[in-house]
Amino acid sequence: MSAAMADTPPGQAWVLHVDLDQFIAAVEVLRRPELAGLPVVVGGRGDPTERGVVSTASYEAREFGVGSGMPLRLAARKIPDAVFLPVDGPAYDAASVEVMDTLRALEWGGVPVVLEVLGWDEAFLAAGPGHGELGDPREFAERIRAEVLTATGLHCSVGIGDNKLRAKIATDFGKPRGVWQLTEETWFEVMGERPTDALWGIGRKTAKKLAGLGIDTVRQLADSDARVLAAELGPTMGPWYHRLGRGADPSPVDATPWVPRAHGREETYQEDLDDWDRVAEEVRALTRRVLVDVDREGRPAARVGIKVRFRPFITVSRSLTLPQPSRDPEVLADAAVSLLDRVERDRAVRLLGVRLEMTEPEGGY
DNA sequence: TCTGGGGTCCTAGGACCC
DNA sequence: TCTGGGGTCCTAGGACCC
Repeated sequence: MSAAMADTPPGQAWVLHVDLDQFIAAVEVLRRPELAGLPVVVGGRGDPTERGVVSTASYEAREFGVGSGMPLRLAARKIPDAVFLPVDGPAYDAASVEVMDTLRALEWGGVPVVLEVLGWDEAFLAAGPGHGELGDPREFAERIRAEVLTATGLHCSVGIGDNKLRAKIATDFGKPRGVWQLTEETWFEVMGERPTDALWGIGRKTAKKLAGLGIDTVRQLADSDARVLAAELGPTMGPWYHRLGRGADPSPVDATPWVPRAHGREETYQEDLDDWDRVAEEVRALTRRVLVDVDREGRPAARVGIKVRFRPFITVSRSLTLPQPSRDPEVLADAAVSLLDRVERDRAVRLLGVRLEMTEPEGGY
């Protein structure tokens, strides 16, 4: 048995994926119970006349065709009397900590679970090493749903798989407030005829490229020639897409705390900027804001990048490696501003971004 | 309809070195 | 005069996810 051929993680018979239902909207309803049952749209600064997009819509709002990523102005046209709320990151951070602490405290088979946090509202979970009898994973999944609800007042869905990929995809079938199981035995029955972009990691662009190769469904992807995919889509991505088609994923659930590689700040301006002195000022301000996060990590920045978006969709990025890693606000701001010299200045700026990549931690990632 | 903001990882091509 | 082959680092940009 070679590692390259493994479809499942060694030593983890079951992988569970926990995903909070409409997390951001649910947190808002939790602290404003009077909003229960109403169409709630969270996004931007909560003003649907501004530039901004929907972060999360409640299920009541989704009934009207409003969803994540939609411009707030369009959402307001679809549901003029929806409740629009600003994004409140700290509130979601706090709720997320509660959820993850609840999950981390669970035992399965007599030992603590292994928990891999994926973001605010998602986590993978597996039985810890040395566990005893696990029983029916569906029963454990229902226990998870009950415990999270009791501890936090939030509903979640749980996907069960024989690896992370299948557990993650299973969750979508269980939503909302449900449990779904997807394994090697049922993979093609459930996923075989679905489009390739139903897979986690294949988006619109890759689906289109695959369609150009005559690959439209998950089953066709699984049956395709891995060498052709490697030639067309790259030596790493090609074979990886081929594995996705089979539902294979040997990566284990890993509780190692996340070490950020980089931090960035972006801002879309309500009015486009055409004064380049002002643009330089904004780049300095953004750099100072990113530096707060970098300082918290305790590692200096090794690279500096900027992103400039013009109207409507032209985005350019520029970056440089610093001669010496640095946390000096002046040094970093000067470096970021210097990158503006490499950008054509013949249009008004709609969005600016500054990104600081940190040095590798001791011992690597 | 008109497109946020936080991230990660991969690829291609050029520069440079031996 | 015309020119290998391997390696690393840097930069720009693409794609994807939540």
